[in-house]
Amino acid sequence: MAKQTPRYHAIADDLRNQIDRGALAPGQKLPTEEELTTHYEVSRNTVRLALGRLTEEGLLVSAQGRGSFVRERFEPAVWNWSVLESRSRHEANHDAGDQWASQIAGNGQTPHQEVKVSIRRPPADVARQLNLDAAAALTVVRERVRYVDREPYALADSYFPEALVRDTPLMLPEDVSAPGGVLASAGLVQVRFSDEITVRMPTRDEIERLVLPASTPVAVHMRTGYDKDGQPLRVMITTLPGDRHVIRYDVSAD
Amino acid sequence: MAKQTPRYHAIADDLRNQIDRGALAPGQKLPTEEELTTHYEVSRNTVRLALGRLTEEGLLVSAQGRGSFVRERFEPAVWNWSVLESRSRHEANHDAGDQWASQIAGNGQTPHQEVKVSIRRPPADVARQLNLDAAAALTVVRERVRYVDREPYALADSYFPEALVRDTPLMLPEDVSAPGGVLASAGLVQVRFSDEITVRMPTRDEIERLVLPASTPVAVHMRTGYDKDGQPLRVMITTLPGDRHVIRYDVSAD
DNA sequence: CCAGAGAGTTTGTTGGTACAAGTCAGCCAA
DNA sequence: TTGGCTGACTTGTACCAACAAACTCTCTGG
Repeated sequence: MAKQTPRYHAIADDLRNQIDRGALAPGQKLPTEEELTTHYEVSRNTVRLALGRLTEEGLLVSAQGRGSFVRERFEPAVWNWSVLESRSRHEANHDAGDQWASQIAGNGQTPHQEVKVSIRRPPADVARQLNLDAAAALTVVRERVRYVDREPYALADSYFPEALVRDTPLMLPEDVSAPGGVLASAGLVQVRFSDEITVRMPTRDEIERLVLPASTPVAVHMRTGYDKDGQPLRVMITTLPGDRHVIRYDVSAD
Repeated sequence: MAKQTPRYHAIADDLRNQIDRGALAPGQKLPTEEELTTHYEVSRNTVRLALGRLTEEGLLVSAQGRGSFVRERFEPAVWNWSVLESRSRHEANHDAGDQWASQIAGNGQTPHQEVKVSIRRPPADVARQLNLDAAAALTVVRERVRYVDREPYALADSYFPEALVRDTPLMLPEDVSAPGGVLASAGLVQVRFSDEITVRMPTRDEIERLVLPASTPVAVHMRTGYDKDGQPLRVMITTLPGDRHVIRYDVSAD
């Protein structure tokens, strides 16, 4: 009656306990697979299954030729999403312009982003949010990769209806930094947001662009902005690696 | 110069393409490992590595004795977190009481939750939010497992400072359903929330309680409620499986 | 007609081996 | 001293074999 749990589950549990207890500290090197085989008296195959399980749980990282290590977690950045861009103008109007960049800079870190602008048909979910015909309508897309201190931090893709932003600074490929945000530079005023946050595993593409460790989930934050008439102005889709982000909202009865 | 990519990567890529193209539809059974072995002319081990990779990405599920299947994604439930409990009283004052239960019921589904109430020392992060001394202070803890149509849906644990809710209905282990929410039943009024959302892989315990498929990340939603004097009243930690939830916020300039 | 045994199928677990491919320290030669 | 190289070490990939466990289906016996 004692044999239901596979050996590699038991080994994974044992190692997980050591990690939780702190007997194996973050950053510390684990015994080699060879040593674990003799310690637990199982085959290397079984050891690798146990290690794989812990890697899936995000507790380990391994490097060919060097060993396996207890994963180090870094302090996640907290970003308050309940602040309207139009409001933040007051604090951030001096130089940086971009709300994100100025908040990072104010934190003593160096922000940096690569921007790519293109015009193309929007994906189906974006088209729906913007009340556009996915098959016919065009959107101006600003794709950004955001870095903090040279480390990739998030992907932020914005979609604007092409008709709204034609011939505005928005279409310049530069890192637009107008006071009050890119939308204000196009003469558009957002008065309301609708945010939807989903959680999923990253695609292979996202893993590479964000240099994600194994089994790091991402939050996908989709913000749709509306003007005072309720017309959608833009959709911004931000992909946030789970190991380096906290999404914050403040809600109050006014 | 052609041999960098391991075989099992190539096999995984091929199968992933078939899934993306729709050649392998959701719910459809894959060829057996034996068949894949002969098709790709590799060992069963290598096939299993490829399948494991896709399982990690959340594209497959496998069942012993039956086969491997393209994972079916179910329609996630959208929950609007920007609504204050005190406000929602107007819509939900008739019978159900609990804001969550009434919203589910209004959606034509049957809500159900198991409640467990206990008194104990809070975890460190909760103590910090409540301005309590983690070593000394006590909290009343309401742990709930929420079900929709018999399917586990979320974990929701609430922590109240023991001094605030002593001798109130809150401490009853029943599924408290007072109009305006449990806090109102204790004479407490929340006027402000602070929410923090993090994303991570589930623990083994959460996997079992929520019956999570492999490689399903969770969103952890921590809501701290304050009264009009800025004193923290409670912390609610909700664990939301990524495959069945969309977190929504509406933000507007008042 | 139905329950249950049993055979067959399929994935899960565990053992083994061999070589490839990174990493690193130390040695040797210029 | 420095540069490069070798060799030891460690994880990654790939193969093979065998049995366990869970499921499906058929067929048989009551």
